[in-house]
Amino acid sequence: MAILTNALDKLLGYQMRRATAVLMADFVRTLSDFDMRPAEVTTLLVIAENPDCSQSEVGEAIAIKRANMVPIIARLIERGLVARTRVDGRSLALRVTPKGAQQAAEAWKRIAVHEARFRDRLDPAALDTLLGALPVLRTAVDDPEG
Amino acid sequence: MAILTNALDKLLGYQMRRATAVLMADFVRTLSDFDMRPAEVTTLLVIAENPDCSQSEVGEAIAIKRANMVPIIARLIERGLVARTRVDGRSLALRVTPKGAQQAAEAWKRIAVHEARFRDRLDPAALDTLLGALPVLRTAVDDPEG
DNA sequence: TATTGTTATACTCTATAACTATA
DNA sequence: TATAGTTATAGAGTATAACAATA
Repeated sequence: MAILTNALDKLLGYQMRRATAVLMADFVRTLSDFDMRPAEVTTLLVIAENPDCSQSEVGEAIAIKRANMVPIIARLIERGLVARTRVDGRSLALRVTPKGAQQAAEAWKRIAVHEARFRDRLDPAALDTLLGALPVLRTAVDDPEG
Repeated sequence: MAILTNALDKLLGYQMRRATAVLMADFVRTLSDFDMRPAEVTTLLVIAENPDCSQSEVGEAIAIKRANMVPIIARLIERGLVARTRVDGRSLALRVTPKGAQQAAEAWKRIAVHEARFRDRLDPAALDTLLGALPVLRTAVDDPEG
């Protein structure tokens, strides 16, 4: 099969998309025997870090809309990883259970291995530049997420 | 609403994902009155650049699986942007139509504006580092997409 | 009036397995 | 046997609109 030229390779947006796809595929592989989806892991870790936060606050922190948080939280509760208590008539305080804390610790271990796989490919200066530049890119658009 | 801490912010993978989401949302906005989805634009541009390429070759070039190329190509043909001629019993040669070439030119214009919005946020050295590092990240995993 | 959580729904992209017809 | 294209289907993430209950 012939190899085609692809002028898109010069584009920042395209390269970001392609690289992120590889990163995400590896992350999913990292979680393959863990029975958690990426969005669930992210949610669990933020709740672990912020006891008694609300569902909306978590969504805000990780850029997932309220409506889409509902099934994620539902699954975490169903699996006994998160518990919630009512704060007032409309707010719920979220906390990880002991089992959830254990799951979060295991998630961090796996994330460390996954991360190293990619960080090790870059020299330290390039990695620093990258980690500095990525948050800047997010500010390029007004109200980037919602 | 309280602002939560988020240790994930330190992670390369997480930052890539967040930044790419903003990039992609802006790209979709860029295409909002253009009636083309990102995957369709990508496909059209690669075909324009590689006349008489096959469907599999395009998929290989842009990391979209054969099965998922089918509806993309179908829609491009349906809209009169791409034509195909049979090469042999199992291969099809793809070409953009004049209308497709015009659409591709317009897509490039829009991409340039979208790209500039993000490139302008970075100093030239950081941008170079980024564009150098992203393809390297893709090589961190064996057979990253296939 | 604004906010929190919820339901329902649709869209985009991705993944796999299995089939056909050809080479 | 391997390849090109196809079909069918499922999963994950995201988006919007609208609603109830509450602040």
